[in-house]
Amino acid sequence: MVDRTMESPTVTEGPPLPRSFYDRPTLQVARDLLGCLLVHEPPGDAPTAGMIVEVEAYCGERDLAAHSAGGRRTARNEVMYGPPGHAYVYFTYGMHHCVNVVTRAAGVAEAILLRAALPTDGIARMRERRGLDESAPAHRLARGPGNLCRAFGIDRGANGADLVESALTIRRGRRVPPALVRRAPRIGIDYAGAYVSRPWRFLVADEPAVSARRA
DNA sequence: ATTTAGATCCTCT
DNA sequence: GAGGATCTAAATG
Repeated sequence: MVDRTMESPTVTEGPPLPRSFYDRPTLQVARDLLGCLLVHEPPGDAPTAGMIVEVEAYCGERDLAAHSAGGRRTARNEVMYGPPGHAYVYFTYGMHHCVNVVTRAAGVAEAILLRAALPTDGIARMRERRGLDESAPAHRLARGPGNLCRAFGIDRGANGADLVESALTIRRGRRVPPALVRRAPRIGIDYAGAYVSRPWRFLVADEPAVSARRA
């Protein structure tokens, strides 16, 4: 019997998702990421893990909200153009890191932003990184893309990391039934014209770890 | 409940 | 030089 009350790591919940998982239509991958387990095991640091509960799909060069919009290929978004199953990490607003999962074959610049997770392991370490005390509930620690990165200790050092085989992986977690999946427009992309209202944000209904604007 | 301002720096024009 | 796939606290209705 596993004792979860002491935050014992459950990082061994199955192997990382195979690369083929990421080499599928991006909206399908986005939906399927809900319920999966994000695991970070930095060398010499405590492992952390949590269940993904909110994501946003960014669908390639046609998507005016994506960093790859219009085919702008730069040093920053280079990883988006690479093979599937890698992490695209960028820094924004002078403060926050955001982590994405790259989908589709090399040359196709699509990715999924991880917006929120419900921490399951390493919760004490996440509180430390967030600068919060014991009173902070787990569901607040990785709510919002910037907070998620901070709680998990993800920064640009993880840019390009192979999610199939590195310190940063995604594993099979809990199956989220279709009735609990909500779709909504993406956050903070007012500049994206016709793409502003695309329902490419996926989240788990009634999940307190989901960021501010619920569906 | 909703709005506002401020922190703060990398990236691209 | 401008603006951004953000977050929080504080002010306001």
